[in-house]
Order: sequence, then structure tokens, then C-alpha cells
Amino acid sequence: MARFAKLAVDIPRQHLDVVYDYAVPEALEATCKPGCRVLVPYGKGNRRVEGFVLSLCEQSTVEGVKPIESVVDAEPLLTKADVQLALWVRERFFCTCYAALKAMLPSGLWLKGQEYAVAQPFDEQHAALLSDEAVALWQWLCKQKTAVLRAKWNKKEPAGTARQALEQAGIVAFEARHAPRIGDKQELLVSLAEGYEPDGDVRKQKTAPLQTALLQFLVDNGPTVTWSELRYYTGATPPALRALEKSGAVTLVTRQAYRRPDVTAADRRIETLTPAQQVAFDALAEALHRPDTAGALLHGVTGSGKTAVYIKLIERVLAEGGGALVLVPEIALTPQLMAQFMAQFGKRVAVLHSALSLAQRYDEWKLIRSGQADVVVGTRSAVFAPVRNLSLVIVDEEHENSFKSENAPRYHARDVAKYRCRQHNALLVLGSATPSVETMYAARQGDIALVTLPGRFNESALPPVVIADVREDLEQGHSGAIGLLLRQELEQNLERGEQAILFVNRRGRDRMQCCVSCGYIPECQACSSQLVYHAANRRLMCHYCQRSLPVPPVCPHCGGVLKPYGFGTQKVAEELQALFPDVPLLRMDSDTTAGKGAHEALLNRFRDEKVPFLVGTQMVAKGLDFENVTLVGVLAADSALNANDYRAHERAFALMTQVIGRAGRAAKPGRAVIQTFQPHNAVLAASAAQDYDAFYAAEIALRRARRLPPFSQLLALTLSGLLQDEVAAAADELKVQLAALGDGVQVLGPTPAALFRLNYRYRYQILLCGQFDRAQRSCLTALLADLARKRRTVSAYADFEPNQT
DNA sequence: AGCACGCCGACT
DNA sequence: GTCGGCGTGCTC
Repeated sequence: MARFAKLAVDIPRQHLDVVYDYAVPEALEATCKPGCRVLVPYGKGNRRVEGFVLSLCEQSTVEGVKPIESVVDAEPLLTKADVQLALWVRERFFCTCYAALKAMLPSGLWLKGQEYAVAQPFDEQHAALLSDEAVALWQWLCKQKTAVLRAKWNKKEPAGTARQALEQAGIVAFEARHAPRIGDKQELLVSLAEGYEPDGDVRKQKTAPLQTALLQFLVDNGPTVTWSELRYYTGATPPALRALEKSGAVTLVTRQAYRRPDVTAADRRIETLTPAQQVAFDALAEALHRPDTAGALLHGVTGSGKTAVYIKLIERVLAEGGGALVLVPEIALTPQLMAQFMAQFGKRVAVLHSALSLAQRYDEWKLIRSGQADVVVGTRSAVFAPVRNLSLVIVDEEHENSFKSENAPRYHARDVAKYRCRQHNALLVLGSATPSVETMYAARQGDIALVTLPGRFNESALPPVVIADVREDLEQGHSGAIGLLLRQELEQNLERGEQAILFVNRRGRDRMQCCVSCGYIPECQACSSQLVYHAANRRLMCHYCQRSLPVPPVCPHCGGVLKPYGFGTQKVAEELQALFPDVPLLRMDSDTTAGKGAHEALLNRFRDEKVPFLVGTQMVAKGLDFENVTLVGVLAADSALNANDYRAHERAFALMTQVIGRAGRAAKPGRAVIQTFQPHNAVLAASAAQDYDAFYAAEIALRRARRLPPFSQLLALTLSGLLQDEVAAAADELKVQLAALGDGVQVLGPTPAALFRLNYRYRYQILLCGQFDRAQRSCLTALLADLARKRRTVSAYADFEPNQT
């Protein structure tokens, strides 16, 4: 029998993240299993915190171990492999073990600690001291059937004299109870008793019409029906049901119910593959049965039908009794893919993404765990889904940066997928039209297989791409967002009755600028970000911390006039409306698609009503496939190219390629117009030609020369605090200590972070470049722990291969 | 985070 | 003397 347990404890600070030993009391020996959550006393005040049992052991060398207080879960939530994965995530992405474990489970499972007021018995000596109000209050508390929350108790007598008297005398105490935020849903099944004969009992029909109706419904609609359905269709009431149960006419069983999201299935199933798809499928299916494969890249242009290949692969895996996991960048942007999976696999598909309710996510997770759902489609966090017998993981659009988590644990789902595949001997398939440079490099090196899916579906020619030089427009005194060339194209398109999409990479309307005198742009009081004007609330918004301000009447610096500058989706929509006054148009960005289903509804309108113009942000670039769209305009290609990030080119190429691919996807010829200040840019030229190889060749050479990934690893350290001097001093100090990592690691910075100030905190960044082995990682963790101990006002974190540098 | 310990100055 | 502010260290 195990006497001690090794725990990952929910500690607030990273520098305390060690595996703790706790004693297992005899009473808990049977229930305290690895993978279960427990509550333990922690710290000087022995406050109650949550922990995961990592393993059990006979001996402990630690002095003064404390006992586990209680075991939360009847059955383990995690397997050995899960614990191993969490430890790996902790080391690779610099987070606490507990945070890694937490990311693997649905948040409906988190315990919510709440304090309840509990009445204690008291003796006569106390009774003499209490006021009548206090006694009345005590009696009220005793009378309550359900436990009383501390907040409710406090509200009961706001003045608080009687309350305080009771509390001080210890007659009313507070007790913390921990419970999961979401419970299991049960449903009641009503069945006709065996051998029940519907006889013509006329007397009963008169006196108990509800019972008769209920029985009749059961006779007509199969022997077993859920209670909620029965009530809905027959108006039956609980007493009627109870009477029937008592007389033995029906039997009742409760069963686990699942709150599932509803996803509409596509009306057509994919049955056969094209010859090209078949070749790709064969190559991947072969890899599926070679246990040593490290994975494969499926490189196929938009419209080449990667989804069909995925589906056939999954069918193969399911037939062999395995489970499959499909990761997509954003569920909202992949309705077609979702619908196709629904049509193909029906109830076996579990969906996991952030738009689900806590309860839905929790129930999908349970279905996956129990094996009832063996195909999982989800976003980043779904990479941890407990798929039974995991045999295949597909990462669709693997180059997308939404697979990288921006807050702790800062993991990359593609990396986690790779690790899980190794653990379970499953095949990893990375799919993309524009693979990340790292992935393509791995494929070219032969580390993973390279499977190419050639050709657009109907072999329609690439749309001709016109690169419009914005500088020429400016020379002619034309300063609008929509250039002269694009305007002509829009006019022609309109005449032909075809549709156009305009792509802008900023939402909102304008930026504000102090015109003549000082050139001041209003900034957020808490962040070093420029505020953006939103017409919906007529306020200046900070896109980083969500604070907003009314528009100042004059420049707060010099009193000058504020004039609009720059353009976002809304401004472009206005300009378009001015150019084509009577033409309807749609605008799509995160402002107009905030509600549930708004995104799909908007796209449906665009397709069905053939609205001539659609103006939108990033989101218009993805997943659209409309016959009648023949013109795509990119209004400002430069901002994507000029981002201060080594992956800016990669992202710009992927984005441009995707946008251009939207035009002319069917019989009608399409065109794309790209407006830029850099008409001779090589990345733009490559995406205009839809030439991935040219882009890759140039980019990999650059990466090699600069020793950037995949030729090294990048690690960003961010330090932040309220006092600028302190943060800067801490960063300088850390930089000196980082020399301990050795010559292999190049230390860049510290520099002010891209967003220097966020939520009143000043931020500095140090960039590390090299190959990080286990020793260097633990050295770095130790340095960060040291910093956290010494400088309490400065916080620091490490981000492995961050999205933004 | 949240608590204890210890050092120092101010005030009874 | 003694009370309490705050810097520092520790958490199985």
C-alpha cells in the first residue's frame, strides 16, 4: 500500500513548481490513485489547494510531509501517458506542471471553492449574551434547506451587528467546500413494463387521462422514451408518472445525458477520390502502417481536396479500431469542413472549441474519453483530447499561428501533436497549401514524408494578378483607400453582375491624428497603443486592453484639430459606398460577426443574395468558395510584409496566396489586385504567381543566413512591471546572468517589447537564439525563479518560438 | 499568494 | 519596553 503521493500542486508562482510529497492517510489509500485530483493543505496557513497525483510511493525523504485532505475524483482523470505529456510540456514551454495538466482537461472540471455559513450549536452562557436579532438570525440559518453561501449570509443583515456577534462568538462559522463547476447531466428514461398489455380500461381513461396519454405515447413511439420528451408531447406530470411506476405499468431508469452542440451536416458525402487524391491517400495510408514514420506533410493548394483525403484516412483508421484527431485553426472559419465531417461520421464526431458552453465541452470530452466519439475535430486545445487508441492526428492549415497559445501554458499544438503521435505510435499529418518554412524544411530533409496533392479541382487557370503601385496614385493626388486601378476593376465587375471581395487588415474606421501642429495620435492610458475609432460606439478603442475613450474635441496636446488618418474595414466600406452609392455591400470583421452564427449568416447572405461587394479582415481569406466571386482586392499588402517579425514574410505569403485563391474558383475567369508601396517585392511576386517553391527557396536561404528557425530555436523572455526603471534594471541584470547558458546561445536585447506598455505595465524583451538542451532549459528556469524571488515587483516569463517577436 | 520571522523606528 | 511597518524567505 502506498504511503506517499507525488503531487503537482496548484501553486501561484512558477519558481515554486516542484513535485511535492504528501502522505496518503489510510482512509484514502483505496481512492487515491495516480491521475486523481486531491485537496491538500499548503503553505504556512495550510490553505486548501488542488493537486494532481502524479505517482504513488512507499518512501519519502522529505521532512514534515503533510497529509492529503481529500480525494476529488472517483476515477483517475489522467493516464500515465498524460502525466508524461504534461511533464514534457512543462519542460518545452516553460510552464508549471499543474498548468500543463490543467490545459489537458475541460474547464468544467475545475473546482470552485466557495464559502458557506454553517450554524453551530451554542450553550446557555452564550445565549445570554446574544441579542434577539442574533438569535433570530441563527434560527433562520438553521432552517435553510440548502447550504448558505457566505455572500448570501452577508446580505441577510447588511448592518451586521447581530451577524458579527454570531461570527465572533463562533456560533456561525465558515466552511469552504469545493465542487466542480459543471455537473453530470442525467436523464430519466421511461419504458413500458414487460408484458404490459394496453387494455381498454375505460374507467381509468376517464379518471387519469394523463396516465392514459402517457402510456399511449409509449405504445406508439417505441418502448423507451425520455421523460423530457414524454412531458413535451403528452403534457404528463410527475404525479402521473409516479402512479404508473407504482402500478408497475412503466419502469424508470436514469442514464447519463450529453449536452451536444448541433452542427449541420453537409448534404453530400464524399465517396470516391480523384486519381490525384488517391495517390496522396495511398502514400499516407502506407505511412499509417509503418510504425517508425515521424509524420507527413500533405502539401496541396486550396481547392485540391485535402478534406477528402483526410476523410478517407480517418475511415481507414476507424475500420481498424483506432481513433482520429483533427485540429483546425478556428472552427468558425471552417464550417464547410465541419459539415463534411458531420455528414461522414455523424454522432461519432466530437467537436471541441471555445464557442461551446462549458457543459457542452465537458460532455464532448466525456464522450471522447468513453470511446463513444472516436473522431475529434477541434481547435488548439483539442490536441489534448483523450481519444481512445489514438492512431491519426491531422493538423489542417498547419502554418496558422492560432495553433500557438499566447498565454500559459504557451504550447504549440503542432508540437504537442507530434509528441502525442510518438507516444501512441500514431501518424501525424500536417496539411497546408502554404506550409510553414519549418515544416517544409523537415519534409525536404526527409524527417517527415512529403506528399503533394497537385492541381486545383477543375484546373481553372490562376487568376491574373495585378500589382497596383499606390505611389502612382499619390502622385496623381489620389489618396483614397481604393486606388484608381482597383476602382476600374470594381466598375467592370459590377457591370458583369459578378461579386468582389476587398481585403483590409484592420477593423474599425479611422485612426485619429492631431492635424497641423504636433502630429499627436491619441494613445491608450494603460498601453502604448494607438487608439482606433469605432463608429458603433463613437469612441476610441484600445485593441489590446479594451479600454475606450470619448473622442476629444481638440488635440489634447496643442489644441489643434484632430483629423482622420489610416483606414480600416469600416472606412473602406464608407469609401466604397461613396463611389457606388446604390450598390449594396457587406462588411465582415470581428465587430460585425460578434454574435453566435453571425459569421455564417453573413457569408450566406453574400452567396445567396449575390451582394456585389464584401469588405473584410483576415476572416474573408479563409474557407470561402463562391462561384460568382471574380475579383479580389488587397488594399494594403505592405503592413503584412513589414511586420517586425521573422515570420512576417511567411505570413504575408500565406495570406496573399489565400486571398488571391478566392478569385475565380469556378468557370468564370478571376482577377486579383494587390495595392502596395513595394511593387517589386519578391514575396508579393511569389504569391501573385502562386509559386510556393520560389517563396520557400528565398526564405529558407534567408533563415539559414540569419540562423533563424529551423536552423535554431528562438526563445523570448518578457519582463514586465509597473515601474519602468525596475523592469529595465531587472532585464539588464538577467542579460548578464544569461551568459551562464554558454556560447551556443545568442542573447539579444533587452529591448522594449513590441507593445511597450500593456495595462499600465512596462515590458522589456530578451531574445535567445540557439539550440536549447535539457540542461540549458533548467538553467534558464532557475534564473527566472531567482529573478522572481529577488524582484517581487517584476514578473517574467519565457515563450518558446513565440508568434510575435 | 500568503504567512512568519526579524529588524528598526516611534511612541507609551 | 512594546507595538507595528515592511523587507526577506519559505511553502511537501
